[in-house]
Amino acid sequence: MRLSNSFIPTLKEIPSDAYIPSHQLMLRAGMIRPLGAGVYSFLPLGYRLVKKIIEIIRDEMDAIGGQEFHLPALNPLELWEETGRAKDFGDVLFHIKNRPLVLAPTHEEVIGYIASNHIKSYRDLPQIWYQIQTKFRNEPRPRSGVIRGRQFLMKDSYSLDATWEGLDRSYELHAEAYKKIFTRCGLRFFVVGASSGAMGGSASQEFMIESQSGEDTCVRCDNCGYAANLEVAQSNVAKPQRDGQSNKLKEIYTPNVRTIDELKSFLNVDERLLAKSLIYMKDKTPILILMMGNDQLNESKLQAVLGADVRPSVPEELKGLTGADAGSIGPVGLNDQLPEGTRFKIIVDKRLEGANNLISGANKNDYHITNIDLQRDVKVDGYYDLRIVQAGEPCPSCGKPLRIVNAIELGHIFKLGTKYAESLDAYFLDEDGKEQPIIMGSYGIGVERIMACHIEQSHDKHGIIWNKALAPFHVHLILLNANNEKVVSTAEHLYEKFQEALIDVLYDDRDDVSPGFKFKDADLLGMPLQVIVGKKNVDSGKVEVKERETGKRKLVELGKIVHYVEQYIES
RNA sequence: CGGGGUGUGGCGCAGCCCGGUAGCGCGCUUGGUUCGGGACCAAGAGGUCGCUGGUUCAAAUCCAGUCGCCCCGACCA
Repeated sequence: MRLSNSFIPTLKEIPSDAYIPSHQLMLRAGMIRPLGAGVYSFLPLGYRLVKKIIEIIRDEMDAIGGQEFHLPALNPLELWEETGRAKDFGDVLFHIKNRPLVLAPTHEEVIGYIASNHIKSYRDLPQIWYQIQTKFRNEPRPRSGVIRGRQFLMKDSYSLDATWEGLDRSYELHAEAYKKIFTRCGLRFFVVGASSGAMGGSASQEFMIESQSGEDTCVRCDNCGYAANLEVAQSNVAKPQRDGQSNKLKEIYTPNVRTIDELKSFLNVDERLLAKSLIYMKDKTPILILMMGNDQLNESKLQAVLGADVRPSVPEELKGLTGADAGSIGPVGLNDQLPEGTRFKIIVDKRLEGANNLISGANKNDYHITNIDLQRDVKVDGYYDLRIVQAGEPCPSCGKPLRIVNAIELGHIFKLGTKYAESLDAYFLDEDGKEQPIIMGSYGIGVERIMACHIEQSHDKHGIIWNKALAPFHVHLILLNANNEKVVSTAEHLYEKFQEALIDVLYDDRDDVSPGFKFKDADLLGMPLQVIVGKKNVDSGKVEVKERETGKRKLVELGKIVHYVEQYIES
């Protein structure tokens, strides 16, 4: 492609709205332009890249037996009401104003609808159906360029299986395909166990890259490779020892002590003796949660235990429920305030399991109770892992210190189970002639995130550094002296030769910009190789080759340059 | 949705506090000179200062409202 009549509007200056490197560079390299918040136009260079990424994804999806669909973005609202997700998505779902239609944010519903009409026998299964299409989500706050947009490209696939073992197989196939896809795209990624969230289902893993700009938080162990989303991450943090004997309960006067830190310094005791109380509500049932010391409650873990509809209590509720304000609440004598027949559910973080001689609130402002034995004094409804892992805590599998990092989610795989089949009436007859719901899995990849993440991981102060698989062009051919006939004819000749050799070449044949300008543009656009044709070397029958990644330059004889580039691409 | 910022030619910004003919750099057009790291000279084109209303003889500037965009948070299947 000739740069002289291409539309690749590069920018010298950084657009003021862009903060993260990938966003800045995608704008500067003329790949995208914003149209509204979270909505981007892909310009020719950017779209070329999109197509390359899609090609890689398609290749690997086809390799595991995936069949590509093209599905409507316009979905009947009714279909989304059947699965209950019109409500679950809430404001994130775009609604069409003048028809009862929604813009699909994902396609389980449509897939389930098609399956319910056509998959009638176990003989029709398994199936892997996928699509690479635009999805719409009314994100409350789009950000980071294309990383979180309101309209974005997603590869979504859906597995349909007759058995749970089949689902495991489909899930594994996707996990392997995803590793191949991200590896081919040259990304340094890691896989984490994740919460399946409101999507439902049993297992789920996320494919992440570490990045300061990431919206997810993950725990990683550099020693053994343990990695988990903070939502589900665990650590091998020490538990307090149970004392030999439990002392007698005693009320102590703690004026104006509200926080664990204040209590700790007021009493001058080890934080591990303190049990922090948190009050949550599920419907009308109050729930007391005990955490050790200043351990932070992980609400994702709490939701996994109690369901998604738990909420923190508001300060006004506390006094009526417990008789005290926040900071003075505890498990002993807790139900005294409540009317007959209602009582608190008490759940305790595992770290406190079996603990005794603990100090917690007395349900009376300015008082705490000491020597609490959870076994003796409290009717505990259950012990669960509820705490947020902190950086530096020991890895649960090898004991080395954990790191906590920000990460960008590139892909997510779910074992969905039968939820959608049941609500959409997608049943088949098994070998015994018995009706069974189709067992589904769902597997997504953010296409734009691949490009953004690659740039995040591969750029320098001059611009983007593409790897060979993603580079929109293999070679950036630079004509330096457009006024010199011999240089021009050499460059033109090379341009033809590259094309004949089916090498993707971007040819900077502009006659109205200076050499420096062309070099800057070439570094910004970041093709793996630059072939520089200038009069300095043409006279001796040579051209200069610069590798973008290393900046290494080399003189290559004219006659050998096509072969040289071919070899470079294949290596 | 809460907090903060911002809106002035295609891009990046100054001017606003203290009201009085709208400015700079880059880019763009024409001509000329240049040609290995974002060239130079000359002459040009291009702006209802986001929008609406108010105050004033006079508003980019002061006041009120409103919209867009960005950042932090909440949220994030």
